[in-house]
Amino acid sequence: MSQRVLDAAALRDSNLVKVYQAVVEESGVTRAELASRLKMSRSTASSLVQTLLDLHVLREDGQASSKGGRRATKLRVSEEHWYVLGTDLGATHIGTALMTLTGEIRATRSKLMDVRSAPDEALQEVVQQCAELMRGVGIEANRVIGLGVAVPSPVSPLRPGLVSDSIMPRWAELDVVSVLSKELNLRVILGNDANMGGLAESLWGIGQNASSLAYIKVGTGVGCGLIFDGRVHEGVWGFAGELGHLLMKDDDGEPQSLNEMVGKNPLEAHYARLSSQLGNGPAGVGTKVSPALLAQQGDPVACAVIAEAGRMVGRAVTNLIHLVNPEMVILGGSLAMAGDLLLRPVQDEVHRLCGWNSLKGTRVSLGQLGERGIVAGAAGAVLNQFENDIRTWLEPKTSGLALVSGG
Amino acid sequence: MSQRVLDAAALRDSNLVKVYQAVVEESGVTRAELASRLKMSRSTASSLVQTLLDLHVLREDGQASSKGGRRATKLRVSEEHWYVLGTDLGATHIGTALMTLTGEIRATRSKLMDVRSAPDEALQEVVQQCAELMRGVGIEANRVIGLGVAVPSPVSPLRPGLVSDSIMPRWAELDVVSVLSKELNLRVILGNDANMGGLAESLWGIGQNASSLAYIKVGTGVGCGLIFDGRVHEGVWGFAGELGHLLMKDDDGEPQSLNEMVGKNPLEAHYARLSSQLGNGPAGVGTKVSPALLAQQGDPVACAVIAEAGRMVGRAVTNLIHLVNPEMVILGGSLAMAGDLLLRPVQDEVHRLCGWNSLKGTRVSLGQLGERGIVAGAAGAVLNQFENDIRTWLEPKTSGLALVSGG
DNA sequence: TAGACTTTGTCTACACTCTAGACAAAGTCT
DNA sequence: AGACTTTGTCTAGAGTGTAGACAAAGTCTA
Repeated sequence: MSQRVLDAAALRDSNLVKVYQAVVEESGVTRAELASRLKMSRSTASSLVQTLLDLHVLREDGQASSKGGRRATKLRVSEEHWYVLGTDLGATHIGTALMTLTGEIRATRSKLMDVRSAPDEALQEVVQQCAELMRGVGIEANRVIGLGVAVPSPVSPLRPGLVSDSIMPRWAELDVVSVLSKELNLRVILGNDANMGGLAESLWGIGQNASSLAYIKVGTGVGCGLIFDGRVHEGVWGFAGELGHLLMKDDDGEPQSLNEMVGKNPLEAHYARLSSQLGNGPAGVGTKVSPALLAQQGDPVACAVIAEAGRMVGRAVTNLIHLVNPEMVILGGSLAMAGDLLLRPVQDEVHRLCGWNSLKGTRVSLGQLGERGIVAGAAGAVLNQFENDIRTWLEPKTSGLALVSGG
Repeated sequence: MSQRVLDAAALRDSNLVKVYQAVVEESGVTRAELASRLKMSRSTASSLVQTLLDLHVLREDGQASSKGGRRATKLRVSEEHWYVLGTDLGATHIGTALMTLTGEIRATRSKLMDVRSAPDEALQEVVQQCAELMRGVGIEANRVIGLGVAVPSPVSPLRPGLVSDSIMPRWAELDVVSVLSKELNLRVILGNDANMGGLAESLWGIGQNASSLAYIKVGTGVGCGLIFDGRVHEGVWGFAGELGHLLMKDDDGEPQSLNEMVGKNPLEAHYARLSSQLGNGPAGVGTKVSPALLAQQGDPVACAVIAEAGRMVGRAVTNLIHLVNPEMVILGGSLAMAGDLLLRPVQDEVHRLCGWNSLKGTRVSLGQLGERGIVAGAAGAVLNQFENDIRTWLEPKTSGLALVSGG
């Protein structure tokens, strides 16, 4: 439980991190501003900044305008030396992005494939996408600080390298982290996709200023990532945020889970049923086009289906708000493509059902990052750990891989 | 967001805390063991321990048996010098306890009164109970490190001194923390009662070894305290864990909250209804004795009522487990006096409804501390903050009060 | 019982960190 | 042009933890 005692070196490491984070928070600060904000002497600020410059995680960027004296040098996070990779290992596709320390995506790769039933090919594809991306920008593996992998399954902190066997049976006992880290000679972090989507919105999206948020991913199923103070809340076994299993209905007899009501399949079934009831087959019958898209094109049946789903999600979100009281709730996943058609019913239901007046004011918004959120978040999970121990992370440049817990 | 940089003094403070916590965790450790466990030199261990001895938070306690050489001196948290106070400001009574740093209650005071409608008298009663307790053991205020106050209302971290106006209207705008800290010349921490009950179970009760837990307080209403890694999760506005407002039923029309189903009043109403249906009036009709007590005495109607309540709580707990995935769930509050009669239905329902096999194994138990849990937890909230910054907390012995955020 | 060995706790020289204050460089303002 | 301000670096100094030596206090074996 209790950590080891700190020595002078650890003190410096911890201060390096604080300076780095301050620059992340406010790009373009000067050494003098850092000194006053972090309450240290100007000499220390200079010294810490110099170390970070030598590590190539910061760079100088021109002069600030004078405040009545010598002009200060502006500091930014460097986007040229270090990179990070993020992979979205979805049920039916694999996508990877190469990202700078500042969160900008420099290049991407993507491929459709049956991930669930072919673990080995899937991992090989991940390796190939990563290798291509690294070659594409002409950098070697030792300029990439790590790879984050998002999977549509809980990831237990107790087994940080493995996918849960209950949702992807053929992946059981396959240690994704150790396979990938060996093949790529990179540090690898595995995590749930909704958690990583939430992390991305918290780092670079609409949740940037929120101290806590819940990210709801409505797609094949319903997942949810909880971010408290910039860190993912995983739960003891990685099952936190399993919104899809919330029990909603009780028209006497068995409760029904949210997944069984607003998941991809039940939604399409609902759409088909409503359409046939109306007699004439509207646009999307049998075509298996997603209700979200049809709704956006104005299909009234699809709109009704989405609205009903929104109400259900809203009710689940109400429960979520009462239990964890996040500063904001963000909607993502494929159903969020319906935009306001989904958002409004959720908001209305939350406002209607919240038991405390204050809670009615919980901000509910659409995500800003769209499809890219997941890969970005996967990379962000690596950045998050990197930022907490920069020097150690960067030190063993040649020695290579390390075992890292899930994100 | 980013904290201030650490200097040498802060480093030492942080290490003092780690040594103290290590002794809390394992009473009777020796300097040498501390050195090896916290990975510091024996000289540092000695020096840090000496400082803590001088501060009277640790004491030496005899010799350990030899391991083949000189016998080591055992170290324990001191129970004689410093004390802490905890108050339970319930709806109908006020109770206060004086506690040692080790969590032992040395003396208590208690009084029935209408807290809700008489804020000023209530606070005066708190002051008096605290003063009596301090006099009773012959110690002055400067030997008490602080007072924790538990209230049956959310406490917002944004307004750490105030009770929520929505549940106790007459307490609105009354700054409990500043009033009490001025009158008593103590540091005061205000917090929700379920949060503090959970903290107590986590520190000294059945949740001691759990990394995260949810404490469910079933009494007048249903509240819930979430403890992650030994810290209370309050939510942005202090509303986290509002289990009582979870929406349960949906026999078409409006959802109904848990409070409306298993709170004190609905439960007694349910009991009365069932009793009159059965014709002959059983033991407790009209007497307003709690169903929990009647059930324990074997009243079959009361048992049925409790079982039904347990199933409802179980359903709410299932939702809770899916959302935050705690290591264990602890049942407390007056309804928990029914013991297994309440516990079993909760466990059964959780096992029946959890969507993931792993989650079915979430431990659900009764609290170990009973009624004392709340006052103990209130004091524990103070200890928690104290332990995070011992030297600073103890330093301004004479200067006195400080403003502290809610716990 | 004597002597070798082990463990504990303290002490001292040392390396490292941040700080305070001096200093020069670079700019503004009158 | 001169006074003033701001920035960044440098140096001496105080405080921290460390390594290794040392004495104290045990155990174990011959």
